[in-house]
Parts: sequence; C-alpha cells; structure tokens
Amino acid sequence: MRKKASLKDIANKANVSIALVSYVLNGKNTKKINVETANRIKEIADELQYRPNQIAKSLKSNKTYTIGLIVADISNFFYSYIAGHIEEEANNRGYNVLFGSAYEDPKRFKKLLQVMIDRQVDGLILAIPEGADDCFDDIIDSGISYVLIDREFPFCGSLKTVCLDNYNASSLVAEKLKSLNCTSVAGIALQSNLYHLKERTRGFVETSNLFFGEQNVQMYRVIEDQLAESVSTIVKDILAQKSIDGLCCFTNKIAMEVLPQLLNKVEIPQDMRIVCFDEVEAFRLFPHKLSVVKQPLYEMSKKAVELLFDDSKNDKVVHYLNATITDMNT
Amino acid sequence: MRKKASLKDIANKANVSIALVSYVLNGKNTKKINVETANRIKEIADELQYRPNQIAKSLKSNKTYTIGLIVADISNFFYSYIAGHIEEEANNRGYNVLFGSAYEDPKRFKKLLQVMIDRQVDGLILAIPEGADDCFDDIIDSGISYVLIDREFPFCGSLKTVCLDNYNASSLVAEKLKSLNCTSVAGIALQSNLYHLKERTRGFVETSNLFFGEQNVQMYRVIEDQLAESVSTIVKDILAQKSIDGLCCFTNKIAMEVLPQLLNKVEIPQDMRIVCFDEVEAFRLFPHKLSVVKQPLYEMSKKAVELLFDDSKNDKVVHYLNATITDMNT
DNA sequence: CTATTTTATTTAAACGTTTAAATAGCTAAT
DNA sequence: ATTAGCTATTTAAACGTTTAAATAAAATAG
Repeated sequence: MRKKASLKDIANKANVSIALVSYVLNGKNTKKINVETANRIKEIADELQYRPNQIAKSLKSNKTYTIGLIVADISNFFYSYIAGHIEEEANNRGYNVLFGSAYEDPKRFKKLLQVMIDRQVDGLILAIPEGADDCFDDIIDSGISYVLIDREFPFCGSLKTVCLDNYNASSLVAEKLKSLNCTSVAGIALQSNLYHLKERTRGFVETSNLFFGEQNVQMYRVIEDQLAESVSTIVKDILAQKSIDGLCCFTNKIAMEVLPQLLNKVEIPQDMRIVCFDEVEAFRLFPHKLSVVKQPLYEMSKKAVELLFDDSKNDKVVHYLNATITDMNT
Repeated sequence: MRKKASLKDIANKANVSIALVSYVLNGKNTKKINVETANRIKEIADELQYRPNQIAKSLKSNKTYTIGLIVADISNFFYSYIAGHIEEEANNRGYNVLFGSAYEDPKRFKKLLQVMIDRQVDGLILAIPEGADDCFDDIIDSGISYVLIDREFPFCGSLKTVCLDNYNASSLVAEKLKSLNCTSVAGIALQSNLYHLKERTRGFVETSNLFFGEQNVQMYRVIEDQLAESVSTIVKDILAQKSIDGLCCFTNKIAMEVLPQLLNKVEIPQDMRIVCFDEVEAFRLFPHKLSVVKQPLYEMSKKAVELLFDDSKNDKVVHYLNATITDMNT
C-alpha cells in the first residue's frame, strides 16, 4: 500500500508551487505555462501515480458527482433492473450512485433520504413508499434537484416525475381482455393509497365497465403483509363464481401469488385469460399462455437521469411512458 | 431552499470561536465547557438547523463512511437480494453504499473499481466477473480493505471471502438425486473459468460418479451469450437419451431457460427429477415439483459486512456457508 | 533607459471541519 | 506575593484542492 500522493508532494518534488501543479494537471492557464515545467510536473505526477482527492475537490466545488437513488424495494425485479440502468446512465455522465432500498417502509425511506442529503448528493432519484410523501419539504429545503420515478404524487404539485401512464396501461388491459373475448373480468390489486396504483385500478375499472358492463367487473384488494392468505381467499372466490373469464394481476408480487394458485384449478387460457403487470422473467416458467403489461424500464431509467440533469426551470413535469402488452408462453 | 449553516455561522451568531462550537456539538471537552455557553450554542445550532458537512469531515478524518459494492449483475435476483441486505447491514453501522453493477464485464468492473477507490470508500465488497482477477494489485495498492462475495479466487491467495461451499452443495445435489432414486443424472452448467462454478460441477460429478457410476453422469456446458440456443440443443439431447432421470441446473439463469423447455416434454417428477441452484421466487410458477439449492443470502450479506469491519490481521479467510436443499411446489 | 507588456510562477484565501496547543482570567496553595 | 492549578475559551494549523490576485523576471515599446 502506497501513500496517496497529493499536489503538495508533486510540488515539492518538482520544486514549484502547489498552484502551478494544479494548473498544469487541470489544463488551465495552459498558454501561460512553460512547456518544459508542465511536462516535468506531469511526469512526476505519473511517477507518483497521482490521483486527485475527490473529497477535497468536492469541498471546494460543492459538487460530489454522486446521485442518490432510493428505490422502494430492491428485491423487486422491477427496481433492480431500474437501479442497474440508472447506475449505468449516471456513470456515463461521470456520476456515481449512492444507493438505498426503503423496503416500502416510510421511516426507512426518510432516514435514507436524510443521509443522502447530508452526503450532499447532487441529485436524487426516488421511488417513494406509501406514507412518505411528507418528505418533499426536506428535499426542497435541501435545494437538491430530484426526480420521482415509477410513482407520482400529483397532490404534492406534480413534481418532476417519470412514470408509466398507468390509467392508459390499464385501459389497454381491459381492451386486451375484450379482444380475447372475455365477458366477465376481475382485477386483483394492492390495497394502497399510492396514486399510480389507484390510477391503475381506475383505468381498468372504468374501461372494463364500458366493455363488459359494471356487473361484470370486479376489483379485489389484497393487503400487502397478508398477501398469501388474502390471495388464497380471493382466488377461491373467483373460481367459485365460474363466470369470470378474464383476470388481471396489478402488480408482479400479486401475480407471483395468484398464478401458482391457479395451476390445475382452471383451464388457461381457454376458461380464463390472464394479464399481469410488469413483465418478469419468472412468467416464463408458468405453463400457460398469459399476457403481460410491459413497462419500458430502460427508457424510464434513462429519462429519469436525463430529467435530473435537465436544468430547465420546469420542475413540474410528469413524463408519462406507455406500456405495451405482449403475449407470453404462446 | 436555505443556505446550509456551518460551524462558522453558529460561531458568529453565538459570538464564540468555531472551535468551541465544534467541541460543544461533538460533546468533546465537555467537562471544561461552561454549561450556559454550551446550551446557547446548541440552541443556535438547532435554530439554524445545522447539519455537519460530511465532506469536510471526510477530508479531515480520511473516512468517508461509505462502502463500495460492485456486483456482477444487479438484474440477477441473487445479487439484488444481496445488495439490499448489504446496504441494510452497512446502514446499521453508519455506513452508506456506493453501488455498481459490472454486468459480468471485466472492463466495466475495473472502471467501477477505480471510481470507488478514487472516491475513497472505506471498504469494498466485490463479486468479481470472469477475467477481472487482475484487479487485486490495484485494490491492495489502494490500501482499502475488501471482502469478496459469492466468488472465490484461491489462486490469488485466498483473500477474505464469503461464499457458498460449492463443492459440498453439489455433493448434496447428487445425494438428493440418489435419494430420489435416480439412476442416471446430467448437469447443465455455464462454460466458465470461475472457480466457484468449477467447484460446483466438480462436486456434482465426483459425488455422482460414486453414486451412479461414471457412465451414468453427464455434464453439459452452455455458453453464456448463446444461452437459449445451447440449452435448446442440450435439452433435446437429454430427452433423446431417455435414460436420464435426474437433472441439475447449475445457475438460476440456466434454470430459467431449461425449465420452460421441459414443460410438456417429460413427466416431472415421475420421469425426471430436477434440482436447481439458487432458490428464486420464479420457481413457484413452475407447475412441477422440483428441488432447489438454497444459498443463505442474508447470512452471506451479513457476514460479508462483518468480515469487512473485522480488523483482525487475518485477511486470508475464506468463510464457507452451507447450502440447503428444499423441495418446492410439492 | 525608463515604462509597459508579456510570460511564468507564487501567494494566499477559501471550502468546513478537527484538535493540539496557547492563552486569559480565575482561585487556591505556598 | 508569587506560583501553581483550574476553568473556559481561542488560536492556528491541518486535511487537499481551486483560483483570483500578486509578483517577479524577461521582453518589448517609447
């Protein structure tokens, strides 16, 4: 382990001032600096394997070249995919990612947020869990620019956001089920106050009502921390009804509970058509045809970083992305 | 947005020196400081909502309270789960995680590593992709302590590592297949020079040879960037052989290709028993019984952080964890 | 031959902390 | 009355940069 060389070390060895070394290595004042001196300094810097101290730079410049990313739950494929792409996009711009997963816990989210603010990240990309929407004052107060991802909070003033057009996506689901000749449909969604999830169900219900008639549209809600049990009850209920021939799972977590429970209980796709939100690789193991609502995750990640670096004064943009529905396991 | 208050601001307002403010807010020299002055300073600090500048602190202390985590591929459930837990463990110790995903690209890995070293992370946790094992000089040179996770590199001197006992895990697989009354087994593994993967196949082959006889043990290799095609060929070959009644998929990625291709082609588990490495949620959607090799991911993450903070001079420990095999979809 | 400009380099302050050492104003001991 | 010993606080240097401003030396102009 070698001691890190500083500008001072180089300056000493080259018998010049620290400032001159700084100028040379940063390529500033170049026309004024003696070429030979410059070369000598560069050589010595190489020799000592100089690498600038980023912390000192940050202190001076007030820039950390770090962006903070807090996702709602990294163990969810959705977010791990996004995290990877945001990291990549950020890297491409010379930024690094300080990372946190809130696991849907608003307290944990707020703690993470405070840490990132304290760390003086240059920007924040946030997927905010339910119950943490009182964080905006802190963020705004910090002066750090930020972009919301996946989840929008219109009642907090439609802040810079990149997310799916959930209403529209769900309308597509209803259309899809209609086109598959369903006559009676059901949806299983999370009991949640998150706006984007509400929009999802609203889009489904409103559009389905048009297509199938209100009496042929049912929404079920499950409580997150009793997923398995509530899904079990719901699935039984749905199957008992016989008439339901179209089913939408509104999150991938729900699908992961629902799908196994449908196995061998109903003929898919003959007697029941299934659509699930969030294409996940896992669905490939499901032995029946199903349709998935595919979110453009790469675009979403890319756009989030773009918006973050976009300095236009317009900090109240919601950027909606469109879902596509594709068939799997055909 | 309020300007961040510094010690100086507090000192000015309280008419004391910066040093005194620092002492008070850090609770140092407490017995020597006038209680009233201290209280006044604390009040003013509160009022100005003082938060220490971590960057300045880092510059002084040479500590960033950041650990760098580079995983081989964040979109793999295995690593996203680990990433979450490492982040949590680190947070518990007052550390934050600077995050990177190398996507199995050694160049990208090395770039990320350099960035983290430049950022002066206090520690590194690394899952190193194939072809990047020439990174150790740089790391050692940097003097940053580090822990390898998931993948061991014994030919680089058995550095601090937390990983599965892969040989043993694979022996268990062979045992499992034996106990399920298989008579002829096959394994599908990645064509790779990574030691842990080699150990995996070695354990399987050696133990299977004992149980089933060499002529009843076959290993197939797939090339990572032609996964789908090569798996397709292999699966056809295996099915054509008729005799093979036990199959092991040596990574979850392989399983995700193999399993769909087996659907409806063979009676599972009657005619073919399947064991897959890395329990992933996805397997729940597979409509047949199968066994999975479960890695203790939480323990692994926790242990990695522990080892990182463990200052014992022993930097050549390989900490092996044991796999368990469980049945799914019974 | 002084004055001005140009070239090359240095000085010094600043970013926000920490902390050893110095100091100043007391009180108590000799 | 001097010294020593407290108590409470300040000074100043340091961490490694950046950069405006100062300076010194050399070159050019008048």
